[in-house]
Amino acid sequence: MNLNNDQLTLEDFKVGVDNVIFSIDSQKNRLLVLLVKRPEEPYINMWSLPGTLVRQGESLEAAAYRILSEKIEVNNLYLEQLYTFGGPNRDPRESPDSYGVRYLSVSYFALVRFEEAKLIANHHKTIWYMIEKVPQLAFDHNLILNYGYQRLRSKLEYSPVAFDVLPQLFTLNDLYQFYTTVLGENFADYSNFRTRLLKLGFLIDTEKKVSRGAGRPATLYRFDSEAFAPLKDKPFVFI
Amino acid sequence: MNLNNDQLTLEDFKVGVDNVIFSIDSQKNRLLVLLVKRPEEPYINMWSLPGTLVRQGESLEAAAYRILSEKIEVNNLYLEQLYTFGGPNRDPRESPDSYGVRYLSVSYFALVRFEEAKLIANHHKTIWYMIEKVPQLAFDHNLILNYGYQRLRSKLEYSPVAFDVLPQLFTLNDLYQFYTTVLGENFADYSNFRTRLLKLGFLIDTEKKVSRGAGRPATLYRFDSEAFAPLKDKPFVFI
DNA sequence: GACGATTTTGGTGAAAGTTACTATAATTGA
DNA sequence: TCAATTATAGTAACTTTCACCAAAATCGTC
Repeated sequence: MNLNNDQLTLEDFKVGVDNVIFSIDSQKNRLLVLLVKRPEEPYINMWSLPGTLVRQGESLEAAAYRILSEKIEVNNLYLEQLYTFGGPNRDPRESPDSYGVRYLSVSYFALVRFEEAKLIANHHKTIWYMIEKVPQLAFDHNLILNYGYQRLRSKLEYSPVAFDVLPQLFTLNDLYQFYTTVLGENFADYSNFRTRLLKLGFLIDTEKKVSRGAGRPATLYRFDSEAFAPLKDKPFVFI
Repeated sequence: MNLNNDQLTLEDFKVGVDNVIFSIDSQKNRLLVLLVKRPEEPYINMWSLPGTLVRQGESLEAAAYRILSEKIEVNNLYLEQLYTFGGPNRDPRESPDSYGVRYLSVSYFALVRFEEAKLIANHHKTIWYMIEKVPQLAFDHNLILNYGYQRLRSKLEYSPVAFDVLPQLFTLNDLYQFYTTVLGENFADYSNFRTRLLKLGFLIDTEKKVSRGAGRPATLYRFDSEAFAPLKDKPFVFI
C-alpha cells in the first residue's frame, strides 16, 4: 500500500468526555466534587473524574449529559464545556511506538443542586469529595479538576449560575453562604453584599418569610431571569 | 470477530485544529481575520479558517502553531484554545451510515502583530479579511469565527492581550485606537481612558516623544508585565 | 514669525458607587 | 420577660466614574 505523507503521520483518536461536577452542600458549607473509582485498567481502583468515550453519532454534550445521568439523578444543573486536553502520552493505553490510537479528553464543567442530587447506588464507587481532600487522581484528572475549580470561581463572579442550583426560593443568607463556601470567607461584607445584590434588581421579594432557629425571620427571594437579561454580557461582578 | 457493546458503538475520530487568527491594522483601523481558500474537497475553493489535522505525537497546541506558521511569519502573538466543536455531521467526509470516521475540531484563538506578520506567498490563497465582510465559510467555520470574535472582545476587556501585539513602544492613542477598532467607537471617552490606564500603574513613561503630523507630540509608553502581575486574576476591566 | 488647526495632556466638579460601621426589628430559648 | 441571635436598614467617609474644559506643544500656512 502506498501511503502519502499525510496518511503516514496522521493519527486516529478516541475521544472521551470527562466531567468536573461540583455541588454545594449548604448544610455543612462544603464544596464537593463527584469522583468515581475506576473499575478497570489503567489506574484500576484509583479515583477519577466521571468520564466516558463518545459513541457513534453522539454529540460531545450528549456524552457529557449521559455520563452525568449514569452517576446521579438530578434535575437542576448547569453544564458547559471546559477545555480539551489532547497532548500525546496522557493515557497509558496509547502504545508508545505505534501509529496506535490516541486518547483525547473533552472536559465539561457542571454545577448541580445538591439537595436533589441522588447518587445512583453502585457500592460506594461514586462519591462526593470535599474539594480540599481530593486525592491523587487517574490520568491528568487533577489538572482538569483544577481547571474546573478556577472556572467555577470566575463563573460565580460574573454570571448567575448560582441561581441554577439554589432552590427556587432562597434567603439572602443562603446566597451569601453559597458564595462564601466557594470563594472563601472574606470576599465581601454580608451587609454590603445584600445591598448590592438587591440593587441589581433581579431578586424578587416573595413576601414569604422563613425562620431558621433564633433571629428575625428572613424573607425569601426568587431569581427573575427576565430582570437579569439586560445585564447579560455586560462586564459586572457580584463581589 | 466478536465485538462487545462498547466496541460496536464507539467511534474513531480524526482531530483537526482550526485557528481564528485576528490582527489589527492600526493604519486603517481595521480588524482582520485570516482566511484560506480550500484547495480540495469538500468545500473546494471556499474560504475557511486555516486548519490542519493533528499528526502523530503532536500536541494540539503544537498543531495550532504549525498551521499558523505555515500561513504567516510572525514573532509576536497570543494564542489560546477556544472551543471544541464535535457534533456528528459537521464534516461531509463523515459517511452517513457507516461506523466511519468522525471529524472533530479543536479551535484556537490567536492575535498577531499586524505590522510584522508576513503572509507566506501562495497565489492569494491566504488573505486578511475585514471582519464585517467575511463571506460564507466552509464547514461550521462561521460559527467558530463568531465564537472567536466574542472571545477577542472579552479578552480585551479583562486581560492585557493588547500588549502582546502592540509595538514595544506605543502612545496612549495607539492603545485607544486598538481598543476602538475591536470594541467600537463609543466604548469610552478618550480622556477618561487615559487617566484610568495610567492610574493602573503598569504603563511606563519612557520619556520619549513621537510626533505624527499636527499636534503636540505624544509620549511613548511600554507595558510593564511585573507591575501588572498583582492585577492578574483580579476581576478588573479597562472600559 | 504670527496664527489657527490639531493633538496631547492634565485637570475639575457633580454624581454615583464602595466600604466599614451602627442601629433597629423580629424572632428563639431560657 | 430578657438575653442572644439573625435580618434588615441606614449613615458617613471615601473612592471612582463621567462629562466636560483648558492649557501645552506641535504643524502648516500666510
